[in-house]
Amino acid sequence: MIKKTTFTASKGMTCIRADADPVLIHNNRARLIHEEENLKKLAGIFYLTGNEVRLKLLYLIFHESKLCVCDLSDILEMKIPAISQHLRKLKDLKLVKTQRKGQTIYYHINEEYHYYFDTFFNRLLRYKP
Amino acid sequence: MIKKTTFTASKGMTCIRADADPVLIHNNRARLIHEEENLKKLAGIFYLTGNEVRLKLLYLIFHESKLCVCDLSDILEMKIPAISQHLRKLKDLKLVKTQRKGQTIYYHINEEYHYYFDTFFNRLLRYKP
DNA sequence: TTATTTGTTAAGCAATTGCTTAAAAAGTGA
DNA sequence: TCACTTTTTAAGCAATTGCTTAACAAATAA
Repeated sequence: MIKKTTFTASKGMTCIRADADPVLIHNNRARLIHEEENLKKLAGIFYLTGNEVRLKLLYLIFHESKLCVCDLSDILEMKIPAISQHLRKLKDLKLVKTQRKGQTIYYHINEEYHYYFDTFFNRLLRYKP
Repeated sequence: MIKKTTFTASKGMTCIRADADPVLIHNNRARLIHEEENLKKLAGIFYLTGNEVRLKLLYLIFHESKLCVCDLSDILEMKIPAISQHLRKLKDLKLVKTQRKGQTIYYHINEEYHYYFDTFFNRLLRYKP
């Protein structure tokens, strides 16, 4: 039985049910701690791809190999700064990389993340249960 | 060449570069329109999993088959209402389902989405490039 | 130089998020 | 009935988001 007094450090524990399984609680806490960094990283990727505009940007860049800000702005019919700010977030997390050619800056998928986007766009996008 | 006057409907087109490929723009717009619904759905899932607390909730529920709000609150050391409100969002998008047993409400993964979470937690979570 | 084009950055903002506390709902059991 | 437990919901809020416009930076070319 888990009582309030058992874990005083956590303020939120108000449940005092008799059938709570302390081993289950403990094991799952350990599981979370063990995967903490991996979960953080995955959540970070999902956070970025959880925005429809950014997911479309990645989808387009993934399929065209490389696209410039202007192209993306034209395709999505959104203003350049809006696109640029989304791309910066993707670049901050290293999901994409850039290559300048004259005035034009081309964005492409960071090869390290190709596996993720292949999973997203080829394995999940059209999946029907 | 794409000029401002070519697509007056979109205010954001300020690029007038000579080497723009109108076919590329057109094809990718078509591609987006074709996958619009799938992309929206995927972005919706990613939006929810892009929050660290919600991703952990799903991770825990996925591995334990079913957990009640109290368990999750204990494991994550967060207050019940915070957990409950996250779970509601997951339930709104049907990523999870509930089953009441007395006072206790157990959450489990919606079988329709098992493929997604298997992909997330078994294929992507520990992936290193 | 000067003008032009592409892209980034900054500032401002309405809208949204995720927590908090308190109240309410729903079930259990004396 | 009443008290108690679990969960949901509501209201309030500080913080964050994603757009806008304007300014700035960098490369190109006259």
